Amino acid sequence: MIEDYPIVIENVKKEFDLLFEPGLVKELLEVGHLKKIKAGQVMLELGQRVSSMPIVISGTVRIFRDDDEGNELFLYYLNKNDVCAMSLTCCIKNRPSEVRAIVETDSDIWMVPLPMMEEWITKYASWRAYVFDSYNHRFEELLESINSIAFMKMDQRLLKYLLDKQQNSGSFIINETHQEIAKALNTSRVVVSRLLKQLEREEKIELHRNRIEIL
DNA sequence: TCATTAACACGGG
DNA sequence: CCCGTGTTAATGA
Repeated sequence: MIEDYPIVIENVKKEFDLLFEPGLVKELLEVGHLKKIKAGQVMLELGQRVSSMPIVISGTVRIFRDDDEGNELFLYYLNKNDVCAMSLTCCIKNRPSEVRAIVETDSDIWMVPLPMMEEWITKYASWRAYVFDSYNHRFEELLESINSIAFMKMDQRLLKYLLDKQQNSGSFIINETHQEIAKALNTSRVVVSRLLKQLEREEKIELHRNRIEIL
């Protein structure tokens, strides 16, 4: 359907070969399918039920926690080979999602239908390890996120937010408005503008309209 | 002390 | 003009 589809599938296979045993790779490729998601699209909505678990092949996904009053809080990134831990939970328990997943850069996602999951847990050691590692990794990310909320001042949180973004995108240019950053950190724009200005004075960043450059 | 809210001016696209 | 940005003043935790 898409011209570069076979090439992408070939890449998917290569990645999976590094992670999983051959039998599982075969099954993964057979039952799953590729989903291309554009930057800015929602991959998983709050309250949504999931029938497939998404494995990130390429691109970056951001996970947010929301409350019912329109507040949100950025939690962590998903990158290549990561799977959304929330989706795993949702699949196994058949419960609605507690988080929102937004695709940050154009991404290839491998969608795996849920009935296979539990079967693979007993069938394939590599799958078991992958799922456990994923939970483990997410747990650590969450602890780090809690750390930053509970113990760090807003100026440190902001700087960490910018550096995390730089690390995950590989780019020193951040295209985000102060308002968007404020929302992700669950604070006000005034504070973000003031602290960014401070960082600029410290020559850690350069400010432009709709753009922040990390030095 | 530091965050939030409201308000306002500036200026680039 | 619209919107993002920078700042201030008042209020609150």
